[in-house]
Amino acid sequence: MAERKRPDPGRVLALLWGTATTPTPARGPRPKVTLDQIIRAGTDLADAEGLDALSMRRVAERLGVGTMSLYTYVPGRTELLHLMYDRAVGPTPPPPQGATWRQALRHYARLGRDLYRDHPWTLSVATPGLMLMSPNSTARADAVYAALAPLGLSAEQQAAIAGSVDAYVRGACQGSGVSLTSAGLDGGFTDTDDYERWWTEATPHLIELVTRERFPHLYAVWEAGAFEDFGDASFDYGLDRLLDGIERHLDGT
Amino acid sequence: MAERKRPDPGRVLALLWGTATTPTPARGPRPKVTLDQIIRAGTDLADAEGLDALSMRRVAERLGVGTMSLYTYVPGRTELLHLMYDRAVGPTPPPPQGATWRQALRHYARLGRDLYRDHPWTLSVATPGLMLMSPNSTARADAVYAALAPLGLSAEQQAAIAGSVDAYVRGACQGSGVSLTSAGLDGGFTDTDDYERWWTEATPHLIELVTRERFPHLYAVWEAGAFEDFGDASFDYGLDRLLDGIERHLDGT
DNA sequence: CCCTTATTCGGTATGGTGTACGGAGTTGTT
DNA sequence: AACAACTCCGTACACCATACCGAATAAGGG
Repeated sequence: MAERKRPDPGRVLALLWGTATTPTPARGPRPKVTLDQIIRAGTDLADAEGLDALSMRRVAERLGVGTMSLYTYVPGRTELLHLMYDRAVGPTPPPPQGATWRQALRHYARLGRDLYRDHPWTLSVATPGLMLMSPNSTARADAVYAALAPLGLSAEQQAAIAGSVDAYVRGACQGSGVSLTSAGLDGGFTDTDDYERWWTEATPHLIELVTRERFPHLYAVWEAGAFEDFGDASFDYGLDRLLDGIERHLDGT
Repeated sequence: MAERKRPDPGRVLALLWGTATTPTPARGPRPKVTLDQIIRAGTDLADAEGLDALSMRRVAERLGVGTMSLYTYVPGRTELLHLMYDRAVGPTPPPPQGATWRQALRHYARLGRDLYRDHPWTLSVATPGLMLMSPNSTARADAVYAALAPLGLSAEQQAAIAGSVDAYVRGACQGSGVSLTSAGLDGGFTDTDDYERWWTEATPHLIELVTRERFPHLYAVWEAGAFEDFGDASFDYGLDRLLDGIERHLDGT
């Protein structure tokens, strides 16, 4: 976080939307890397070690390039994150032919969960506005609203429904064990090993603090091991209840 | 992100759970600040400028103390964040007398939203495990399960219900405009002004990219201004649908 | 063939970060 | 008065993003 850098929306948008496809063979020396390689290297790093580990130095090092050379291809770290995000979202496979709106929403919810599971750092990168900046994200949003269009709802209602499902998916992936460590949550851990070690050391202390006497209801659920994994079953449970509620509400109106 | 620091779970847990209440009048010079002041200063800073702005230097500066003095009271930045989080959660007011499980869950959901709205940085601090570390958070979780206890559900079902609602609340607050900037989302913006300026500059470009022809369904919803604010109404909509779905599911079983 | 010009590469410097270390100074106890 | 415990904090180190600018490179035009 150095000085201020006047950001240039046009530049990153051109990169994202491919308007910058340099057909010109250029004139200078041969580029040692491609934008694609940089994005991929960054993604690999973030996948493996989390967002904190993604520094320009390390990306450059991984590519065998000087740090500053990256700035030839990418305006800065932030913009690299945006590009990585768009690539991580990728193209959106359509729902099965003839799917109901509910099946379609479920389909897209699972795509979202796949994204957050495979690339936990996306949870920390995806600001509200990024949806409109990233072409792949925009396309996915359009697909969601396409699935809702036949219902003939108001724009507000469509936004409320899509927003609710999206909110659930994000929250479920972030709060759950989808990624204990590298979810970009600033727990302060850099390493999965660190995390494990911390907990094995902390557990004896916690056992004395979180007692059955003080927190009887929580303790009962904990004891039963119900916190072990917020897995697929839990994800589906909440999603289906939310969709149930939406369906019921639409029928009743 | 310096070298590795071997974390000491006992230390921060003692701070969090108040086991460290130094009854000893101590022997050295008078402390210039208290742990409480540090936590409060950090919270003020994070509230005003986001997590990125919360550096040990700036906290110390705000208190008129040398940077390293903070380490007398707090093991490190991470632990300070944990303490700030616990304080931000605070005590949990009980739901109204005689509230149904549904009313109680709604009550706790709104408490969560209040937390994330008033202190957006908590969204980035709250790791799954932190719930058990923070006494206030633990107490709140216990209250939630207390509300579910009369239903006689299995531990797994209770966890699925509580987890779903929590997931929705978190996702809704993070994805929404609850905090455009300082939600700790690493959008790369440090300032609300930056954010505004960026969008005013980016909008003309976006208008050319996100067209009605390419994204007809999304465009229709956007055009109607349905993205302007994911406000209270939207939050309540999704929450109520989720609770509807849970209620229906419990009745049907 | 050389020179111009566009372009990439990357070293250096600046100002930021967390925090390890150790010395200076202050206080209650002996 | 001496000691021990304690707080304060200056200095130092490793790391970070990135502004700036010169060096190296290659194509195009003469």
